Amino acid sequence: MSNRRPTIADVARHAGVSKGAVSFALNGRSGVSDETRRRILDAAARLGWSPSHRARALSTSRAFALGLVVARDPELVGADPFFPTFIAGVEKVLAERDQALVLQVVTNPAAEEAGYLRLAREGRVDGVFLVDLRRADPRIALLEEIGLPAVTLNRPDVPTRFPAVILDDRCGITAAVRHLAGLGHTAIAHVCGPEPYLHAIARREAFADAMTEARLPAGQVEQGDFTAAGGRAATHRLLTGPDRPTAIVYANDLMALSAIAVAAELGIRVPDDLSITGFDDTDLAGYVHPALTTVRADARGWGEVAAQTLLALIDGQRAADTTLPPAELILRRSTSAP
Amino acid sequence: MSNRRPTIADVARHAGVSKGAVSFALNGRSGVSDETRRRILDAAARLGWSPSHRARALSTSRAFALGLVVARDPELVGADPFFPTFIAGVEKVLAERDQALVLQVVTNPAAEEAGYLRLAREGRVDGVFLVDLRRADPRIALLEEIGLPAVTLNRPDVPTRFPAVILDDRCGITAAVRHLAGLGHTAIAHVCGPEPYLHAIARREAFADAMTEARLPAGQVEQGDFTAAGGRAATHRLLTGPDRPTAIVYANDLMALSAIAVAAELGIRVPDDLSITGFDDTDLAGYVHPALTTVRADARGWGEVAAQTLLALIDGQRAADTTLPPAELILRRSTSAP
DNA sequence: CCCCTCTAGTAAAGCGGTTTAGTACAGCGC
DNA sequence: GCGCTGTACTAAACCGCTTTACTAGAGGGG
Repeated sequence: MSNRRPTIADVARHAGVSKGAVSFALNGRSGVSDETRRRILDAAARLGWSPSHRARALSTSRAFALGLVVARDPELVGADPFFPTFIAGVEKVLAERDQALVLQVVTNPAAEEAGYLRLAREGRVDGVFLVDLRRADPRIALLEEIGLPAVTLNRPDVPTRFPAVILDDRCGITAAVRHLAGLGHTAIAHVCGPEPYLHAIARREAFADAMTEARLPAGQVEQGDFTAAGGRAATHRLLTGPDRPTAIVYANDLMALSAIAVAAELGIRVPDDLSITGFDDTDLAGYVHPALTTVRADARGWGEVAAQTLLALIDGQRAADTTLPPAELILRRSTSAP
Repeated sequence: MSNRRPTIADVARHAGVSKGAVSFALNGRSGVSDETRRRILDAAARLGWSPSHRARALSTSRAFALGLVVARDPELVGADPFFPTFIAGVEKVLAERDQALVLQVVTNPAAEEAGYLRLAREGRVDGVFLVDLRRADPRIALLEEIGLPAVTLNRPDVPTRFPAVILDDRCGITAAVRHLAGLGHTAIAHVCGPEPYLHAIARREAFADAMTEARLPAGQVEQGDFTAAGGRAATHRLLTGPDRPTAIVYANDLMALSAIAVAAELGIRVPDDLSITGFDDTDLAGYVHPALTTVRADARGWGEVAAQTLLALIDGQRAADTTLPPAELILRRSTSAP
């Protein structure tokens, strides 16, 4: 009388059928009568059997898992609200399909490709999420070469057969600029994210385009890095430079939040002397003084759709690009007329 | 000429040995001569072979993966800096041992136990991290019953055989109270975390003990929930109540940060009229105005040691409790003499 | 020279599923 | 009665490793 887990053979014996029949019954395939199927499922339930994921994985050459590798600087890894929320959305889909998420967090960018290679080589996952796309992202070619299915968050700048799940960032920035221009601002600056990231570039371009559209002179653009320290430095340059803007559009909340402090130290009042907008709508954004006008994107929904798309792709369906509702501007108190 | 992945049989054929010999050579076991071992490893390298994780998992009944299930309210899931950082530490250890991390994020607390059960039933992981311990945490019994190895972050309040990785929170709070008392504060309040969490309780007790130790009257304690909204509400109650404290010790940064805004709205200056301390040392903490005095714990190191401990436990070593350097107070500008 | 032990290696049996090839039988048309 | 088709099911191969049981041969002791 051992208490090892029951196997398919135990179920077969109890139901008086072969292992194959149990497998068929379990997977809802034809070749077993309704009566027999019921008997088999009964026996399985009675024994508390559920198929061994490991055995299944070996015999079907599938991992039943999806991968996500996140590359982040150590100081930024905890500050970014996107990932946990995105992952929560992914999980919602995976849980009900008995799939798992294997996560890799690398703080060293060099380790990123190694991460994907490891996931692929070990056959840990059936597909991966490609986030934080960069200019001419080498991961696209890498994944196509090793034949690992992927979905991208937004469209890469290189041709690819991977489906994209698109959530338009740009129009959040556009809305912010329009909002500021509508308030009467003309000297509007932008603190962008680091160069290689496509979302940083997209936001910067959206800023430039919106300025043009509003018939305003091209605003100053300062380089940030999505960290509070970087946001502080960029803001300081803008506020102490020759042409002090009356409004600044930030590429994320963390930088915008740190700007409020810089302004306070310089005796510049927000929003009276300086309007500020963020991006992300972090939990804190609505609870600082003044509450931050910011752009909100549905990270959770993004995760859900990305997971569905990736699973469909792995199932062999020709997955098409999906477009989600665009990011929207949340008006709060950090913006006002100049 | 197929281009399927090479298997152990291919390597064996090329090296002119049996599959068993390859397995022995790979795993560094005795029974192969140095000469043969070299020949085998050569052949493996030439073929670009690495053992199939799936096959290994099935034949050894191991998953070569560790699990983490994070239960968080939707609004808090992105705001907590602890997890990503902790996970980065875990990964550092796992990567070099070819182990994976499977993550589950559940926003519904009821789904938490189901999460562990699923990981266990499907044999997805060999062990799990037990974080956010609660009073009389039911997960301990659950995991002991299903026989899934675990390590706990700090010690639970119920007896258990699972090793704990201990990082003393309390002394960070103690240091904060001492610091404030040393500055001359006597009316010090605490905004604690939600009831069931052991770390919230520990911080609250540390606060109470430190107040006693400083020979101060027991300070007011307001219930928070670790969110900005909760912090705001608690702070508002304290600052508009009958005995307005001159200093408030918060159980996390997010609540402390939102307090700065509440104070500003009420015309209370920080730190002149009100001193504030946080907990976590989030990226933003040093970049708000005034910069936040807070408590820093090494989440990354915690992750590393927790992973090492869990792997040792799974390997059958009797893993002992480990104690890490305690949390330390980081002095900034949000505290001053009353 | 014989027996014993030790080393280096092989063959084959798992691990627990899926899947393919094959079989037994019923039903049907003629 | 015979061949044909379709259904329900079984036996066995297979996925790619690990591990056990066994063997051949070398070396050593007496």
